[in-house]
Amino acid sequence: MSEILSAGSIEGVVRKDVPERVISRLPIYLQAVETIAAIGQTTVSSETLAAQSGVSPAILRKDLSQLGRSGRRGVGYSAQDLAATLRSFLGLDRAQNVAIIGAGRLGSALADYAGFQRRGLRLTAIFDSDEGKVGTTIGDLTVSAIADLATWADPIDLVVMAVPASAAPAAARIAAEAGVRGILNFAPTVLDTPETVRVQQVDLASELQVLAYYSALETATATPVEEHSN
Amino acid sequence: MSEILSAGSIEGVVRKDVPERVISRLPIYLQAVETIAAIGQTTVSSETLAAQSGVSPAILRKDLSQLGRSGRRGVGYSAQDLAATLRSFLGLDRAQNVAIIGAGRLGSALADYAGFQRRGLRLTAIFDSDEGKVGTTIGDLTVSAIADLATWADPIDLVVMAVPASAAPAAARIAAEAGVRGILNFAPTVLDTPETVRVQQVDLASELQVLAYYSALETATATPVEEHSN
DNA sequence: ACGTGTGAATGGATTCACAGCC
DNA sequence: GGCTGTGAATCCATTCACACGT
Repeated sequence: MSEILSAGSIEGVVRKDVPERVISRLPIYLQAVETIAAIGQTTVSSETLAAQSGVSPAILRKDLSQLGRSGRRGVGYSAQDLAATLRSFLGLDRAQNVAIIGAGRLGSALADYAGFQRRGLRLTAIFDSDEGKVGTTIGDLTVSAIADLATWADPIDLVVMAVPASAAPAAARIAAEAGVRGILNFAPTVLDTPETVRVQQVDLASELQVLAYYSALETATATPVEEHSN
Repeated sequence: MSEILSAGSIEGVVRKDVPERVISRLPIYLQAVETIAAIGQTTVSSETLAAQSGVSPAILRKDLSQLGRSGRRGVGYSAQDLAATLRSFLGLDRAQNVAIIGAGRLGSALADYAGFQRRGLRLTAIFDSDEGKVGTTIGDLTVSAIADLATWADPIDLVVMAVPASAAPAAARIAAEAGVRGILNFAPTVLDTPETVRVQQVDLASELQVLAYYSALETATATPVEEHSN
């Protein structure tokens, strides 16, 4: 039934309708296969790669089969080819321009942190609304006024939002108007943006609270009765 | 299969077997209902709360019904009661002790960032393996040697791991041995820990790469042939 | 013989729609 | 009349198991 539903073809890679769940695992596979390639391994089996990625071999094969066939039966996947396919599929072969909004402690930390460049992303600007911070430098970037984002010369694809919750909606609106395509939001606020802008939420407290639940759960169950676990 | 999945009762709140998906949404509801309560609203409907949380009303009702009934038909949910129920269910009524491992830029930023205290979490320690950093202060905490974690007096429930990928596995092992129950891992590495330690992964690059996919997808479908903008 | 690719089967999660209570 | 709580239906995701290429 599912023929090709939506198809933009871009540099030879056909993008079918792939569920978000699958997409969100691809960067992990990419990370894993890159480390494997770095060790000098030329091929890798679904079993090994799945273990490195923390998923089951079956789901890894099913996921990868959706990007067009990339493995060889009886052999495995070519590490080089698979990495290239994943990068291409994720749209990383021409580096995405990333800007950070918020030059506070978190923003500056994120600017350093993570091999942006090594992972197909190019950090091109940092913005802040605080006049005092504009003009200071972080790494090799100069902080710009957030108002300048609207008329920024080099088009910005993605934004990392590292501002307080109160400032986030306004910043998001400016970003959306500037044609930004995605926002990674560290502020604990649901941003409502136009359809064209995708928002990915990262909330430190929420994630810790999930862990807190399991922590408290274990404490509670550990005490009462012995549990015949396997 | 396993029938007694888990049933620890803790301060009156019965913890049934609730799927992880549901658990991961509860902190968002909590955040939303707290802001609503802060404005002085005393009750809230599933429709409003769902909109604030970015989910459908149906799923919100189903989620909340799993914590025992807490809403009134024809009226909605009491903001105060619901917040209390959620906090209790998540194990936040006695604050969880949180430690940060890694006193680099990210670690120090995270130490400031987020109203830990206000959200049921108590940041009690920061560790680093760098001798040079031990003894320095961040906020009102003094950085300790990571070796001290093993014999730390005040038991630590959760750890935020803000170290380079190469240092993460060793740090995780120390944390696990110290009886830590959960790790929020900012390093792009799959940590394999004993059953007792839950790991939640936060990978900046992966999340951006997911956004990159949709960014490139839009670009491809929106401008089929022409590619040079600006 | 090995390991991918994939239909079929299973298992969950979300949505629907309405009964039941305020 | 309004809004929750919840079975039933639908939709989606994962696992199984094996045919097929190398």
